[in-house]
Amino acid sequence: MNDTTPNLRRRAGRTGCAVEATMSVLGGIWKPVLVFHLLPGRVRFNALCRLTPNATARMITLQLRELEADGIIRRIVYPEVPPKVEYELTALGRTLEPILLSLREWGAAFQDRHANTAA
Amino acid sequence: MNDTTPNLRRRAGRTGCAVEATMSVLGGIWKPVLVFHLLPGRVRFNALCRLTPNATARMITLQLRELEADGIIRRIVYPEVPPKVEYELTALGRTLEPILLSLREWGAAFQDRHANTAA
DNA sequence: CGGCATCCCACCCGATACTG
DNA sequence: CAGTATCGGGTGGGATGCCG
Repeated sequence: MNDTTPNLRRRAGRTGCAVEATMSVLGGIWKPVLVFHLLPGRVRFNALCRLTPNATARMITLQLRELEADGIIRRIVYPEVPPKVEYELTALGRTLEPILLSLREWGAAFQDRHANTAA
Repeated sequence: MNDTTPNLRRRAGRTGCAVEATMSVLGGIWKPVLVFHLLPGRVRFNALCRLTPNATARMITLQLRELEADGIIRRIVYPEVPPKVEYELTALGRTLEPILLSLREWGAAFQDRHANTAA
């Protein structure tokens, strides 16, 4: 098996830090990005790949599986040819929205800052 | 050198996703936790270790160095014997506060949910 | 199209020992 | 106390190829 957040997953809660609990779900650089891209609605697998060019399809698959296992997203398979698979946020997943918006907002400001400061 | 977020760091911004930019700074499971524990004020190295028992001292050192390089935290060395080092958030680091609070809030709810549902 | 299996290398990270 | 240096195992994750 190939787990992105190996043995940390369920131990996080016990340390008393709720932040770790969140990170045990959103841990890994791609999960927040994937969830973020799912905020507007259902997205096809390939579209997610295009939206996340720095990650390989393999990684995206793995991360999506973990998010699914944690009840953050739902996987919708259309029994057609050619195959079509969409992903969408669950109700639980949608509760992450404020976090993702914060992340995007801060990231945008950080990018600006670096655009002005460094190269 | 030992970098936790190797070649992803500065590339993140260009992909057009601000969330990745944030993750290039907060990436790694321990960084959010460390920043979170620095919210109240200056904290000594050993105290951070105690607050983050799942991470080794080595990892904490490494992560702190990266956060320092990104301008999130400041390292304060007291020229005494025995040595004393404290860490505190920079102004930029303090702008992460809403994110951390969101993470904590969600994590707390998630822990509750799992306390009721599973196990 | 979507995704899994395999191979395989790089690198992460824990443990230990040492320094100022 | 607060690190750094080094070693070594384990594993994350990229590339490739095949299947439904």
